[in-house]
Amino acid sequence: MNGQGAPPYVEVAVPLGVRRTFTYRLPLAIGNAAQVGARVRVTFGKQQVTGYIVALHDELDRALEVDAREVREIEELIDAEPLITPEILELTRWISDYYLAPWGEVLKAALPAGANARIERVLAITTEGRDELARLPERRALTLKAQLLRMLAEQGPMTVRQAQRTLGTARVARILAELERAGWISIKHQAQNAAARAKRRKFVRLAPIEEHAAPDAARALTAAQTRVIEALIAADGELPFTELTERARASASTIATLERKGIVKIEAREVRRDPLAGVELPPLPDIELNRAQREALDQITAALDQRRYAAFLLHGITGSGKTEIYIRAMRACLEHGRSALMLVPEIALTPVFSRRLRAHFGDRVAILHSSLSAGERFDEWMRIRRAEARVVIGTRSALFAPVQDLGLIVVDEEHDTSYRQQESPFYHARDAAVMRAHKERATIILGSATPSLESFHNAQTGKYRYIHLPERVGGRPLAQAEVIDMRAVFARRGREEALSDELLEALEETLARREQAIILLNRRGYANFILCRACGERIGCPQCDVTLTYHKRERALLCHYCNFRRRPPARCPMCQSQHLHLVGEGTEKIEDLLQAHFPRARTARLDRDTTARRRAYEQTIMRFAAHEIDILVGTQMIAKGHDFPKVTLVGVVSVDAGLALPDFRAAERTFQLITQVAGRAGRGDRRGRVLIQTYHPEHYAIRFACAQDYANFYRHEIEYRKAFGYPPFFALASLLIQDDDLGRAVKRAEKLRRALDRANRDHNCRLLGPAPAPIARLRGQHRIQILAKARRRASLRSLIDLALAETDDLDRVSVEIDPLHLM
DNA sequence: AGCACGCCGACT
DNA sequence: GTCGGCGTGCTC
Repeated sequence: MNGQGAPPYVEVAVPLGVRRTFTYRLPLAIGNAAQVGARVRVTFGKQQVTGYIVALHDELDRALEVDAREVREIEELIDAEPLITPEILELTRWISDYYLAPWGEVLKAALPAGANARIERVLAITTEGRDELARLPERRALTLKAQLLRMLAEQGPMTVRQAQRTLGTARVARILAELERAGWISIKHQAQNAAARAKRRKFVRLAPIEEHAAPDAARALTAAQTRVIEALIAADGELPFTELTERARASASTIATLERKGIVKIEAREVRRDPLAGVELPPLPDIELNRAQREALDQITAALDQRRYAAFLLHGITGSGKTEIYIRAMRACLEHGRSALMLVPEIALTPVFSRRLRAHFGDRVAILHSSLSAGERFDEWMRIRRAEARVVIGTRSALFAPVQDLGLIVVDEEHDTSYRQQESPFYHARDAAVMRAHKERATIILGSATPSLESFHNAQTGKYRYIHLPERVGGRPLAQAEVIDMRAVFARRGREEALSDELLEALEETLARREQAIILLNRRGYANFILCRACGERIGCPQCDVTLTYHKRERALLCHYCNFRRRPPARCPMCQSQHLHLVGEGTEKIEDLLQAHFPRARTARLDRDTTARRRAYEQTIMRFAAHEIDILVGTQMIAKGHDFPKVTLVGVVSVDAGLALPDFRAAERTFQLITQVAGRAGRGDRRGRVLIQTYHPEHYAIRFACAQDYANFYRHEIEYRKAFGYPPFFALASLLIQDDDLGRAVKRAEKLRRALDRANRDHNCRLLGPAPAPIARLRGQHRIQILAKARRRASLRSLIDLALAETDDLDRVSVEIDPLHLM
């Protein structure tokens, strides 16, 4: 221990593919300022990285297995106040352990993008450098080295990045080492918090009258200047700079002139970037809860009162009023003086809900999601960190919001797949949220109209408390679903058509009644692929094992995996034949077909192609809600959320493609999709119709989805999975090897497989499938999947741990353990 | 992730 | 004879 009593050693997690922490020594200059949860800059190997202090040590004890000589010093303490709270530190430690992810990477993912410090090299000229500069003859002053030295001498120290901006990237890189070796410049590493600054904004206000410079100032005003002053007076004397220029139709120089005259003052002030600024808040209806809702809420608030961990699965059909329960539970949580966190799959889909939260909780709401700018996100994050915001709504990564005194977590649409992070660090936000609630003695509500099988299973086994809301608010009837057997349609017509007579007739009726319809087809583009009738060639992606989808409006063939794009050929690339045939249909074609059938109806399309533009999704939804659109065609994104009272017809064009996917959850996904979209119909007074076109009317996922019969679907799905040995009776791990070289991919897979076999001797796990073989090529990467299952998750995890320790290939293998057996 | 160390093929 | 391929192992 040193004199101040500060532990001289710190344990640091680095955000790299290493699954251990490392011990560093605190230099005297930092002394006892270092705290757990602070970021540090350390030399790791040869590189400079941002690490995170995860523990302090008084001495190097033997358990650390480090030689004092090997311990390096911390280079820089980035935070005087730790950014990472003890709760988040503990949560990330658990995630790192549970999902076999490097702790440092999890910590990095837990901080808002703007707060992850970049390490920059800072250049400064030395005394020798100045001497050299003075010695340089004038005619040589234009060499690159001289330019850099002069710049540093005149402008002071700057980052390599800044120097490169002026002098060129490659050119600067070439001379740096040489200048340093000559001793003319110094290069120091420094952590830069660039993006994480508070936003400053310029405001203009009228100066008090006695400060006006000249008594005749008013006479000298130009027309533009007068407009500026009038605008300011109208706004009670103050406006943001940019808003003033707009309102007064004045330029910045006009305002500058007024400032010189002393008539206005310009000042920069810190402002909060508010993602909800300027939105209209909806009036708050005073909704009376029905009996089922009241009972559900009572159970939840009772758990909140106890301040102990409690988990609920809230299984409420669409329209049963789950949202109202969330809001009341949050309110109850706030009344206890605690904070609430709500996770949603995709915040763009909940603009209405975000506003409602704001209307309820005002400034105490913070919003976190990926399309916020780094600055906005950082501001919201800091408001949470400082406990100014006590209600947080956000997508997957909001799980890590540094919420103080967490009392309630709500995971809406808990079955949604976007809670699963698909890249390192791999984790499932819903399950990690359950763990967070557990650790922080909070109540958690998992809500869905179509619970995931694993959550329902957990509710059945008593791990979660089950609350069922089987009825719609106000006793409105559920839509009645009808299956249309497309084989019969084909037999009748003798040719293939995307839209059945039944669906066309139903559309006709709906339009005649001036009501609205939703048509779902979970495939974008115009045609599935292009087939050569002469030689059978299907035009595929050069990078992936899939066919290219034809997009008519863009006149392009697109790969939906890697976004590869090419122009549709006039002739077959293989045999030069002109007999190219468009096979299958996507949303684009359905839209065309509908326009042809119903030329007077107003149709619109909603899929990833039409919503690439920011806010396009919201605009279309608003137009549909205002009945400016009669028929809305779209992919699964139209199946979520939103009340459209005038929608009385939902058509599902083809659900069969989803059933054929090589995914053991294919039936579950199809069931969920149909159920979700069926919930869109008949929310008003009229009972809605749902027409489902399929070539497999006997499939249980379709049958039970039409009957809105979750319990029976669940039983069948369990049987099915049992037969294949899939969850929920087993924990399933998927190890994905990806490599751009096929031979290498196979080699690595074989090696990993051998390691698993060896490690498995006493683990009671079963490796599924034959010897490793490539399953697909996507984005140029050959993929090989190894599946392992076990009765207990823990044994599966330790097996993988052992195998990976043996191959040390973890950073190049993605591990996904089916998140079933939690805790 | 980077980077060094080390052991086998095609070249000045 | 050497340059360079990437397999393997390590980073406090």
